[in-house]
Amino acid sequence: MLRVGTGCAVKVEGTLVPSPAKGQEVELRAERLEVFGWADPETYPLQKKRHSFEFLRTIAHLRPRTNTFGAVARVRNSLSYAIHTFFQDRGFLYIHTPIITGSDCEGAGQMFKVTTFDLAHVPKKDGEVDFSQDFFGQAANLTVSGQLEVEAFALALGDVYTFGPTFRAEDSHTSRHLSEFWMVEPEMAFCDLDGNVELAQDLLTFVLKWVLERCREDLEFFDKWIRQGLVQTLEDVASKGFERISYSDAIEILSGSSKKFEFPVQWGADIQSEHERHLCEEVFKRPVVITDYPKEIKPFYMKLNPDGKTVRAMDLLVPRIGEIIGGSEREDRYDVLLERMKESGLNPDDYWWYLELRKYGSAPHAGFGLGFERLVQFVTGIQNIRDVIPFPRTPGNVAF
RNA sequence: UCCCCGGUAGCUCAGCUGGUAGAGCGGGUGGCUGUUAACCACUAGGUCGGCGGUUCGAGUCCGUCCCGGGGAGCCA
Repeated sequence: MLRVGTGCAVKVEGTLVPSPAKGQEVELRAERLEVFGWADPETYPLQKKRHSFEFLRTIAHLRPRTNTFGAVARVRNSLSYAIHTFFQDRGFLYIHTPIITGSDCEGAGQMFKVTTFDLAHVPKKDGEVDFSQDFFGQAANLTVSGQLEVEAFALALGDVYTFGPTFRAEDSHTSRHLSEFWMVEPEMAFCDLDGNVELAQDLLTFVLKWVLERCREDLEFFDKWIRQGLVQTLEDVASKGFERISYSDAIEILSGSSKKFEFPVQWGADIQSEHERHLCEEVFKRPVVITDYPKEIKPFYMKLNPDGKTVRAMDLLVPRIGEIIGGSEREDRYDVLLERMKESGLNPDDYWWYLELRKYGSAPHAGFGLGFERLVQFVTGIQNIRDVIPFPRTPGNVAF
């Protein structure tokens, strides 16, 4: 009758008394026990032992009951609170940018289509899909970034940020990519690249100190079971600051390195994952900010430097994860932006409103995007990004 | 999409050069116990990812597909 096992929901009343047992200070001397919900031990999948993360992903509705996922949820919550606190304390306005967007080529990867068409009978005109008959009267997608929209508010209100879900339909299978993830995107008017880099460092430092103080127990749990030395690493990053170098300097350092790379290092080519890790984990042994990349490997909206070859871009790399922040000072000159769009093969008509932000009362401004799940990964030491979001969406996986 | 590794009991895995499967944990039963992811005994669980092929015979070899993991690209 009283086979209360793992997974049961119970109500216990009794007296809290000092415990003679090891590893606990108090225990409850039960006087009354009520079972709200039984859990058949023969079929209940969670056991009082360690399960693999792969297995737990197949029972995503039950995994928050494990101590690891409970700790992740608490740290994730705390980081979210810390981010809002950081911006609110500095007078940034939280802007809710749209989830559904009409621009279909923001240059940040493949997009998910949004439609109410009966997929078995899609209206066509001259062989092409006729989106004028669709719900919005034009093609629509899930957003890949709130940046373009949040720029409009920065140029009206000063310092703003958005923090919401974003979507990428890339067929990527790695431990640091999701099809649906959350992104923090501040945007500041009258700010240049230096101010942008400074904000990124301040933000990261602030949230690390915040969780080190408020989630101490959970972080120590991760340090013990997930990644040894985690707390020390976080404390170092929060106190010792970051390294900042230009893309050109990075190429020079990498060229002079004795290490053999799979991909060649040369000015103009993108810095590969292996190069990023080398700089972060071996050369500097701390987070690195790389700035001023060649314009060819960066999006059209980044401000062109006077040299005409590089743009005012910044990437913030952290050990183990790689790129956690990507941002730039934006191109605020109408003519230059128009030219860069054409160079990139984009149709300026699709961005008419974005161009108008430069046509009327343009101002220098800058911002960046912080991948929230990558931050949670970095803070918790959890290996796979699928384990730091409640219900991960990846190619071939939308169960739950 | 490309490269590498894997898919054997509910979970975590073992199974040498081909001869129709094992352990620990979990479950059940009994015992023991101020227990802590306890201990002892007994016991029930498997179309060895799917399909096709080679062979007298395949978990083991070959082909193919599906799924998972690691890495790359893309990025956050």
